[in-house]
Amino acid sequence: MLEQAAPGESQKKKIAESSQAPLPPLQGAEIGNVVTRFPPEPSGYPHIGHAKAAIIDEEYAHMYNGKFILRFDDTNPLNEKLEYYEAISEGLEWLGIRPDIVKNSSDDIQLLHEYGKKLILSGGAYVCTCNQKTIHDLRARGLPCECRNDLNVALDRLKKMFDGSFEHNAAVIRFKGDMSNQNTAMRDPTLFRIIDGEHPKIGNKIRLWPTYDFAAPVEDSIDGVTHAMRTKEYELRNALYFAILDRLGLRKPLLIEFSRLEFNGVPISKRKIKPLIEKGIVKSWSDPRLPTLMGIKRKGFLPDAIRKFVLSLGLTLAETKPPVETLEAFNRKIIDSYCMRLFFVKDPVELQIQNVSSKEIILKNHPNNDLGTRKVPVSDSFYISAEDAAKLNINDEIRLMDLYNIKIIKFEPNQTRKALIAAAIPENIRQGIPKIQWVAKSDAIPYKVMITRELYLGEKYNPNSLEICEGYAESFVSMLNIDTRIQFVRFGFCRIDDSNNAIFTHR
RNA sequence: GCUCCGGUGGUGUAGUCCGGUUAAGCAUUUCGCCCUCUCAAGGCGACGAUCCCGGGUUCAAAUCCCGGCCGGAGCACCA
Repeated sequence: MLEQAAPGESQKKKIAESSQAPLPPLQGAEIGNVVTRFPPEPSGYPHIGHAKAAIIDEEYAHMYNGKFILRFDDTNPLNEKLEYYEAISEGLEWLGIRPDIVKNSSDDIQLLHEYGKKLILSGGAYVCTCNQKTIHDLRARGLPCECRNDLNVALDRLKKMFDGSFEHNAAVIRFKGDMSNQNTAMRDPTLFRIIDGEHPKIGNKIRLWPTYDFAAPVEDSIDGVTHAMRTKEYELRNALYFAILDRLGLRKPLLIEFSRLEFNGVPISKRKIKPLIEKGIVKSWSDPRLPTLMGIKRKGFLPDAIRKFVLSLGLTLAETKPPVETLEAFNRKIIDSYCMRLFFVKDPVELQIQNVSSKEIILKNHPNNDLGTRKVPVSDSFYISAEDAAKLNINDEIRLMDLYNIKIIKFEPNQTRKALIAAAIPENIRQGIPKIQWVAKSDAIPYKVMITRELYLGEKYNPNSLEICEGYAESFVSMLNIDTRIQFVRFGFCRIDDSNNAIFTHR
């Protein structure tokens, strides 16, 4: 007894040490025997909410040396599309999540049918031909309908369910639950319905499709899932989940719920995003303002930051909207060490230096780490940002970073700051002097940085959710590959979107 | 309306099951200092929570019990 307990304890310690993941231990989990699953419906593009679920599922499987299954819950041919299967797979791959098994619920459609039949045959379910409204009303009132009572009727209709005699939506298979149960999920929920539609994987041969309520528990059970995690809006269906497995005599996984992940001002539902895309307000599903994986990626976030962030949220039932700043902090710490520091000036203002000649200087790409250097040709003409120029007065001394100090002599035209004339000061860098970034006129390329903010302010679309900053960047920037992450000094971290555009990630 | 689930500093969480040994740990945010040719990162520090409220049990409650308030979810032939 003691000897058996000991290795378990040491294994637990190992887990605690090896994993930075602060996830709590899983109830009843044994090393090597944990199976988790991520069951998205391929009916849309994956978003941060999917990421949370998938990361937790995978993390636990990994933590216990178990298996992680990606199962497309494609039981409604009206919703599923091939491109979504792929988008989800790609999204997970980007997140660095590699499933041990990939499957579709629709792969098991025959088996699901068998279990459905079995349930009716054993009196655990029946075929209901009432119309939707009647079903709804009776459920609301907690009353049974005629269909539920006669097994012979059910058997007769069962045949018709399969031989195609019923029209689309003409009949459903219902669980024989408890019509007066407090938990409305138990009031004879629909388990199968007839849908005429082309399924992307199955075609139109199959018309009888299980609902989530039926497919999820059966699939989890036969897939060997030990710990089934889902978001907390399913909590009331737990009883149903277990009741179905009970009646079918199938093994029961452990169910664990956690809260959904959402951000303030960032709509996550298709319902809210689609109209924005249709109206052209948001260009595509990869718009950096969206919480889609494509959008988040485009904005410049790293999968690793997302993982750390998700794990920092923990498994809680409390509904909260964590601030995006936390995600940004994780991201910033990761990318800081390898982002080149480059110059970009927003709203450029010309700067003429009087007493200097042209030369080529060498700039370091990172202050602390060796990321190489670059050569920049400079003459006596520069651009600095209007924001910096606005703060300057005659006789002020500032430093052009990595170059030299200057003293402002006059504004051109007089008293406006449209252009500045300054003199270089033969003095070395000193502490306390303001330092600003610059772009040499001879090396400047027109450049734009897209800044995104939350799409919604309260319930209203935020018209300022997208700002384009125009200015000049040093020409070096144009040689960077798309997807490169950089820091524009004193501006913020950005991701190169194309040769003369970047997207602001965060400061 | 009915049922279920939540409620810890500005924010996200740990601790709550097995009540005391931390009257509350971590992260983030904000501010200050150090470092620094960035408004980044790093280092140090500070501010900040009567643990939703009111009762009760107990020598002792964030932790147990009761009531209330607030928030969310479910009540689909969607998942």
